[in-house]
Amino acid sequence: MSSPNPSRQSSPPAALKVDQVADDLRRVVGDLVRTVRNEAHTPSSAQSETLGFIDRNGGASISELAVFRHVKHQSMRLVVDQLESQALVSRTPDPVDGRKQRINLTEHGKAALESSRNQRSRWLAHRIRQTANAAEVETLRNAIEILGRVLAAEPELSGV
Amino acid sequence: MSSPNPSRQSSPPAALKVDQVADDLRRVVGDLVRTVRNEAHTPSSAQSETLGFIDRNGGASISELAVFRHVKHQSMRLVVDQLESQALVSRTPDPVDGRKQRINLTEHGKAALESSRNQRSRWLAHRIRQTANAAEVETLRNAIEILGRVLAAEPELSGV
DNA sequence: TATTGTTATACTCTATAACTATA
DNA sequence: TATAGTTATAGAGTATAACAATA
Repeated sequence: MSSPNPSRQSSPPAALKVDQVADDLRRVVGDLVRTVRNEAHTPSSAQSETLGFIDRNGGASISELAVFRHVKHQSMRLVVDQLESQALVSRTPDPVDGRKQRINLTEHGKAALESSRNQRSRWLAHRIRQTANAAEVETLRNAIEILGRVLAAEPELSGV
Repeated sequence: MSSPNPSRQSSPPAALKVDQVADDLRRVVGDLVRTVRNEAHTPSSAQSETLGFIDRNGGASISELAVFRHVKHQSMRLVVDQLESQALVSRTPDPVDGRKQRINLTEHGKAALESSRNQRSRWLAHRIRQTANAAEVETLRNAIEILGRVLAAEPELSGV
């Protein structure tokens, strides 16, 4: 693992340690994302991420989905168009607000999303089994819980 | 990395636990990537990732960079063209092989890369300080080491 | 007037295909 | 023939700008 910018850590004031952890975390997470994407062979496209959003926020409108993913509603519309053309999502007119259309997963869309999720998780689980023992798995579990809290500090809806 | 390499599951219930950890890990990492990208305001584009590759593999050719990032050499060429037009990288003819051109970071490119890295890490460090205590930071540190080994099982060059 | 959604246009990143130059 | 690099073209994903319909 190359570290072109090794930060010194002689004495352990917690401040420097956190900087180092943040830097290492960013790097290892980047490695993980790219490795899983490449090896599990499921490119994390806008479409699959959007499927995840719709799964969690059923009945959301295009504008709402755009806010969730931090893209413009014009961009989100094109993605939803493509998902709809693949019969992965459906548009339903809002009975109350004539401007809105509610987006939902079709059965086909639910199956596709679950399949994509399982494929990536299975690959990662296999890798973890190969190289980590029970205690290390437990450490990962704790770290996941901590990271969840760190990220939850500001409310952000999660995707796939 | 540093630790020895103990492995192999012994207790049967651990199997299910690993599946759960893999699934949770994939999800929390997805959250982390999107949150850092959105909040730290530094979109992880092909250009910045490629800058990271070139930094670690100075003097690599376009074809080699393409292999590292798992893209076609035609695509990599366009990215390198853009980096060159911004004076972030330089092309130098290979003295031995007349077909090759060696790509290197310019001083400007090194500065830009470092700035981008620091911006994301600083944001993440701030977040960790807000929500995690010293023991939890230590857990994150251990998890990073474990993840590094899990990912190193198959040699993949790392990006930004 | 403000919001929702659409259409038009452009830029980035990626791919495939066909080409040139060098080994 | 095989490899390194370039050029041409296309699709996905994003943005901005201008527009119509509804609230």
